[in-house]
Amino acid sequence: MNHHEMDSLDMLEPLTSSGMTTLTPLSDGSAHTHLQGASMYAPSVNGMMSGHHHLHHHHHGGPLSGHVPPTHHHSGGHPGMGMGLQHPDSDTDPRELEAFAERFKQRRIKLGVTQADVGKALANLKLPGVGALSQSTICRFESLTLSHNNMIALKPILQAWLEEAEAQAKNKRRDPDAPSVLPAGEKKRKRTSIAAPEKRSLEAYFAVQPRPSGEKIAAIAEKLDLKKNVVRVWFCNQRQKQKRMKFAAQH
DNA sequence: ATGCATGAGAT
DNA sequence: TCTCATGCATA
Repeated sequence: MNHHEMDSLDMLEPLTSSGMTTLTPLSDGSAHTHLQGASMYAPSVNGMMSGHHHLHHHHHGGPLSGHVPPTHHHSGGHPGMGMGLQHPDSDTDPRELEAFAERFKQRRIKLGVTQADVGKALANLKLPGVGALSQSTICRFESLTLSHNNMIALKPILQAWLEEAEAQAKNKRRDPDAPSVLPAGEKKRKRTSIAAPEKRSLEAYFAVQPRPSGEKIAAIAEKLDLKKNVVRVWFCNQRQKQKRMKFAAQH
């Protein structure tokens, strides 16, 4: 019907081949709605990084990064599966993940804990290689908007937290929590806002070429009057989106 | 809840 | 330069 937004493509498109101790989940019925506001969060020290953080906010630090659990092979799904170790279909099964995510959210809410709280509390679990996570990640886990592998990696951790939290809730423990020193005062990161028209053009380009070359990205950037890096990142994020559980054709 | 961004590790 | 896990900032 209309595709004039791609006119420029003709030019640049040769189509190359190419703890909860500090965060006691509700203690007497006083539900906290949120607790953000601060500008600091727990350091992501996981004991496997360079072991240094400047004065700034260095996040990430893939504790659970990068590897696919060695457990998976789809052959039809046998219920018996008496391998002795690994049982694996149940942990990587999208359905199991989906079911867990839903149960998790429901119980989390029942406990009166926010997504942000869960993220911070994870550090208190002191599981090896597990630090705090952001509200974003918890939210994405619950809504299955993470990659399949990411879901699998996070599941056991969140499951551990949930069990611990419910156990403590049962005990009605109260602890003199520790003070939280909030350094504060850091330069804020700015978020570029791509306008709707530009966004549509990008989507049009993406449809024909999800992975444009560096030069093509530069050309697109100039046409849309956006920084090259902004365009590059946009494509990267777009590709990641395609891989998320919700959209991936896995269920 | 989601858009744009960062950075370590893989290619 | 990309992928992937993750998060600040914002709608």
